[in-house]
Amino acid sequence: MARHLITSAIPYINGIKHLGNLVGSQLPADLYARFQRARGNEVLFLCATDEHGTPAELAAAKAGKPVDEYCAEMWAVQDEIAKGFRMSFDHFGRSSSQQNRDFTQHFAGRLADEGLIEEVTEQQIYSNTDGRFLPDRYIEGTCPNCGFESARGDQCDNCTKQLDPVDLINPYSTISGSTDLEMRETKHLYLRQSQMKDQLSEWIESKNDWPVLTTSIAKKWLHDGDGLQDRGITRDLSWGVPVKRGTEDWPGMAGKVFYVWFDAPIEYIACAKEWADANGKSDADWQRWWRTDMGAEDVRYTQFMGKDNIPFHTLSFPVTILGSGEPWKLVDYIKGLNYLNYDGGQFSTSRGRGVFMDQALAILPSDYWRWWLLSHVPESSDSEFTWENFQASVNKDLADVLGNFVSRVTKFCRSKFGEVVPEGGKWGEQEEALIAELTTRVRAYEGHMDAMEVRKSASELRAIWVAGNEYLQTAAPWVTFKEDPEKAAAQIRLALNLIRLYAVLSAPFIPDAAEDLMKAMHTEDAEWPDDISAALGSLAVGDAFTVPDVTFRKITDDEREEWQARFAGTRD
RNA sequence: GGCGAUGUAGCUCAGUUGGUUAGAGCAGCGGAAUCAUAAUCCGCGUGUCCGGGGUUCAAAUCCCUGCAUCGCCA
Repeated sequence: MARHLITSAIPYINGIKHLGNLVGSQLPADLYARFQRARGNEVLFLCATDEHGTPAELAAAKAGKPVDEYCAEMWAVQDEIAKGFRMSFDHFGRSSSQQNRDFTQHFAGRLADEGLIEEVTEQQIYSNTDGRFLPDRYIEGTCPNCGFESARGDQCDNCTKQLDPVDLINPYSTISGSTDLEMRETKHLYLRQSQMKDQLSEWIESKNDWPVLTTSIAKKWLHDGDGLQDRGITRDLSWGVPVKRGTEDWPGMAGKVFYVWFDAPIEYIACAKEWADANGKSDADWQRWWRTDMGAEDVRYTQFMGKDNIPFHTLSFPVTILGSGEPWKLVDYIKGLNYLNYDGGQFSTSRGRGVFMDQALAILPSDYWRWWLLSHVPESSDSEFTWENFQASVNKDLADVLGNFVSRVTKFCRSKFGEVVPEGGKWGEQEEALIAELTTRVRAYEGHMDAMEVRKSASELRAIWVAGNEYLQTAAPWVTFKEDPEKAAAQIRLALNLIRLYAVLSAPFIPDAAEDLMKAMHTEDAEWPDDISAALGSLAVGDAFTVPDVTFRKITDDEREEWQARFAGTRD
């Protein structure tokens, strides 16, 4: 039995995510986790919220709440939505957990011991009114180059010239609008990533089977310009993991916290401990997933993430892991995903453009979204959501091909034989041909799922559904019933078993519908069909079933038009 | 501005290390069937593979260049 550690990039705590965020990480990770479990493999699937940093502080202030309280509430909201989309996390953690604090401080201490941390004293802009240092993007002023009045601290959006915040004329804080700014000296820790450039490069070069997207982004950061840069890992903030060297205070760093990108990936490890702690398990239970000296040497670790997160996962986090000099599990495969666009543009939170996770669940069940999103996942390039395409796919694939198959089989059986698996007759050439085709297709499906070729998996699964309709069409039990009822009985017995088979195979994509079908067939046999012929004998003569309600309904043109208008975005 | 992609049938996309008449699903057209959610099944594609050069016996696939779209960065 293989062991799979699977993590999805952790969403930022601030606000509800849109469908692009969902399909870019959590959803394909969930598909993979469900598939591996269904094959009988051992899986630990983790996700969490990324809670630290300035945006969370500002959002909390805006909501008039203490930041920890705000985060706790938003975590609950995100947890609820993830459940709504049937994310099968073994644990949905929080980067603000005590466990993550401990690990983050531990890693910083180890990295310092290994000579990979440098203390740097630098000048930064401090806002007296806001009582905080301002990140570049929170400073605006007049561009010294072109005179544009809303140039950002890092770049002028008008003339595109790169700027340094100190060069801005009449700079002000975008948080408060205050112009009471001054330069202050402050000390920060830098992670000396450049020291490990060669080691990282060799590691990335060895990953021939990773998506090109993943390796090309990593290589760009490794070799672009002066090569991999050292990065600051601390900030002058209050909301974050306090800077410590292991369990000791860090001289000169009192009152500072680690920068989010440093502590967020460490949450993957901390989350495993949170999982163990929350479920009455021992340290050994999580360590066997993460420590190669404590049982994790046979674990296959797969990470899922959108392309914006690739640099941190291919470079920065590996520096933390490798640089610690301790036997932590390093990622084996990084499934990097592109972006999903919305109807010819980007999803936009500020403009209310596109469908957000809570809105999606309010208008249709999660399976409809899961199917469309997964079968159109942006694997090789950015992909596009349009309502026409969504309506067509849902109606054709789910309602017509799969849903109608279930409907025609169960209703025909009920009218001719009753709601019970009929007896008599036996399989002939048509049935053997179907089994041969299904065997080939199911093996291909498994291959694609193992390789995380999500679109190809969806396409193969659909072909498996279609095979059932093709069989019915040629077998034509409505004709054979008139001449040879026993033959029709054998045909329908097979078709009823196909429904159970489809439920098992489809569960990673559409878990709710799969469960409904299993219940309708009065079975709990969810064993993966290693032998198709045997699997089609699961429901035996005399077993009762219930004709299910409509498995998937169709989306009407009126609904499509209404949603199209509702989510187009109005504000600008 | 720098960098990275992407550009294949009306639409959404496949096309592995360059190699037989460039593929799938949807839409469209024609037919079969009538068990079923007006569902299903079968048949039908002469597409400047973005343009222009080049390498090669052979390029959608490699190189150069132009254009377009998108994204990222400081």
